[in-house]
Amino acid sequence: MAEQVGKRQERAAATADQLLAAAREVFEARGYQATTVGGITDRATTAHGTFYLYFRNKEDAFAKVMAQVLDELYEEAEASWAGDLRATIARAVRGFLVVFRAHRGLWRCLLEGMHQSPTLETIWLDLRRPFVERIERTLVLLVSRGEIRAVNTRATAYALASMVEWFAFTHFALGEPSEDDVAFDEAVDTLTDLWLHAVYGRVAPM
Amino acid sequence: MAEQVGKRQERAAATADQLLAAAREVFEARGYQATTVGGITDRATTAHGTFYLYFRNKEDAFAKVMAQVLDELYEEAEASWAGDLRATIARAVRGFLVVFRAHRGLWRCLLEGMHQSPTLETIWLDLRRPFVERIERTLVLLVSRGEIRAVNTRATAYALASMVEWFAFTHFALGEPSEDDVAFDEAVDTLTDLWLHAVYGRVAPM
Amino acid sequence: MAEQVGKRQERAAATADQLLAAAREVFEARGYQATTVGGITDRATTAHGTFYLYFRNKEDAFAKVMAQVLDELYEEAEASWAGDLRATIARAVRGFLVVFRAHRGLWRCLLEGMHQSPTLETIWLDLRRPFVERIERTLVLLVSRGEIRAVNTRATAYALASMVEWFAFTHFALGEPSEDDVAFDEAVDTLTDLWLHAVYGRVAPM
Amino acid sequence: MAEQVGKRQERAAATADQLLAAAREVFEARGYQATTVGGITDRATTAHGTFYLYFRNKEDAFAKVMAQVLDELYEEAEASWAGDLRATIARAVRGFLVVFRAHRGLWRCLLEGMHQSPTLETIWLDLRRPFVERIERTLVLLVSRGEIRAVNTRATAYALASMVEWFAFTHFALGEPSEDDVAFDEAVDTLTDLWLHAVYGRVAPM
DNA sequence: GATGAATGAGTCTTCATTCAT
DNA sequence: CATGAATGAAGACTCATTCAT
Repeated sequence: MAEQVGKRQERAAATADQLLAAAREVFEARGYQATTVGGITDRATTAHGTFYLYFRNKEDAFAKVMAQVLDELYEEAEASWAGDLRATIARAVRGFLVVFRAHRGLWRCLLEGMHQSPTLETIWLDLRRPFVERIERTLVLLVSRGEIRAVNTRATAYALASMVEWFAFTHFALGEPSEDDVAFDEAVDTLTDLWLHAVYGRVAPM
Repeated sequence: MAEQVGKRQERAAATADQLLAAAREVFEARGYQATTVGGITDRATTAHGTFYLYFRNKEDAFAKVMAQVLDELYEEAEASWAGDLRATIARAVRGFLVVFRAHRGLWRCLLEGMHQSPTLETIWLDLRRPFVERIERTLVLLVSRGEIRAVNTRATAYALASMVEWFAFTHFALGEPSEDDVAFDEAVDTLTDLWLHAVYGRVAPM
Repeated sequence: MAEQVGKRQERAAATADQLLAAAREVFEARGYQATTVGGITDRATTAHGTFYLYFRNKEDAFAKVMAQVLDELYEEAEASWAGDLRATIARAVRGFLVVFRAHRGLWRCLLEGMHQSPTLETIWLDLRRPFVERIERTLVLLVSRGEIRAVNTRATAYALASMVEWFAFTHFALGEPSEDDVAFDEAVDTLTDLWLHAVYGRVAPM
Repeated sequence: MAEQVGKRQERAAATADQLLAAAREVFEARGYQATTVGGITDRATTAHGTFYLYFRNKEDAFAKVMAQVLDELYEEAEASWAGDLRATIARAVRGFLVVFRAHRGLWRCLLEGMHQSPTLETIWLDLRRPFVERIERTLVLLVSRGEIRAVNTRATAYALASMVEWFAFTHFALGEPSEDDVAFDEAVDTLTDLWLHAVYGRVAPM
């Protein structure tokens, strides 16, 4: 009996994995709106109804897919902020671009889904907030130490995050500028450079 | 005869205006996907079929709504780039934010629609490209004159445009950061400041 | 004043002609169901509403188009039935095929419209009936003279008419058999031959 | 488990039957164009969407209805072609008329649908071609044996098929000639007689 | 736990017809 | 006479969700 339950749970877990993987693939390939429950269950080779044993609805499925990706992202973000200034920023920028590039379909999907569902909007905002807050904390520290000029740390943090994020989106998801025009390393360098100068640069009084 | 035609044309123009205005309002309020032709004609108090007298379909209606807004934006963008450097950038940034804030619903709608229709994606890309190209031309000039360090002008132009654009979107359309936290002038100042330093700043060798 | 009325009438007649010609072309090219009032007025370069000054509706327009064609057909059919037997039949068959081939689009249209509107069904039945009746009268005469065997003249007349008519339809409108496989003269010869033997042939008792 | 599946499959099969029967009835009664999906599901007392579980669209539903009828027809056509000549032809003619009379609504529907959808045109052409080809093969044989005069076998086969087919259509579907004027057996006899003489008849030289 | 048949709400689009000008 | 803007009815098709087995 206990064995049976064990087997059942195993089977259930396997089904869950299949569905989650299928959902990820379909969302990635087709986008949020174009993804249908039927499409996911077809790919997972389960019955249509089985979907609802593991997800409340499409939104929920996507949220669970994104949770997976987030783990990867947070890991990447753990990268030390120690060491040379430029190198630190470059590492962070590169990390983000690498993850974004790897999952461009899903990011695009998230951006798309955000418009369709308040829940996904919240998910997205909650996902990026830690990154922005980390930037802000760093800025506060730098200002307090007098290492950089006084800036509106909140607005600055959001602006810098926006720069990297939206550049990544248009570049990788929309091909503007094309990857032919701007190589990956150039993108990292430019964003790093802009970030560095934006924060640390000194402008001669005019 | 001419009078008669005049009256009819007047009425037709009025209907067209009603529909366009209604479309604008509904798109603004509900977003792209949630907007239905029925919703628009209800608001315009015309028959359902009348919609198709003036638009080919929903996509076409949205494109025509955006064309209106674009005119405003281009006008705004005509603002002179002459004069003090910081003031020039500030003027451009402020102009963009003013228009964006005034039409946040529509911008959001455009960003949403972009995912649903290749046509709208093209519209959006075509809309922003002139701005990015203008930035790039300016950068090329500045570099050639030796006024700023050598940068990848293409990537830089896209990155700076992204910064302003996406900050505006999250700020005005999603309320992150909230308008309470960051006042309009602070936003303008911060974006201007970052832009200025990112481009003109000198970083002490580390 | 009288002059004005005259001019008006002239103009009206011209419009009527334009519309009728346009209707004929559009029906011929697109078929009954696919023809729209808008399509006809577009081709006639008149206003949409003008159509209803000259026709009650689509059905009526088609009926008027067919009336034109009928005149041609009846003229053709006037061809003398005098002279050599085989030549007479051949002349009739050829006449029919010539007219059908020249207006295959309209015939097809008629056959199609017949299913959509009882009026057109009646038109079509009324159009063919005189031909069938003529055949029948001839058969009655031949039987009474003992020139042919006793046949059910009514059924025979309809059967022979059907043979020619439906052969023409599938051949010219549907391409079965193709015009490559069966040349025009072969079609005439075969139908004539079958008609001749069907009526005049003697079968050895079996 | 097998039992459960069995029950579900049974129910599904029942639904399929209901829908197919309903489709047949509605097509038969209203014709192709006038038949709506809603009309079919109403008659089958299923939800609108259920229709699309079993058919791709209206065209597909009609094709499936016709497939049923075809089976009957082919069975009928299996009737032996052996034995007395006249009897053989009579059997074939009678078989065709019996099936046609039984499904006059559907045949009419097919003829109508043929004009609306290339697929249905193909279905119809494919359906009749075997019959025509069979006739042609027979004719080729008879000619080669010298039992009948040399004829264009292709054209003759199509002409004879047309005669029976179109007579049946106008007679049973349009009532011209009416069934009062021409009794069923008379129709069979006349068509048989015409066929026989058309092929085997000898005409005295004139 | 898994299945998959059934549901039915929701939208776009076409077009014949009318009527004020 | 001619115009053409406006009407609104009608129908096909999709898909998220439920529930009996």
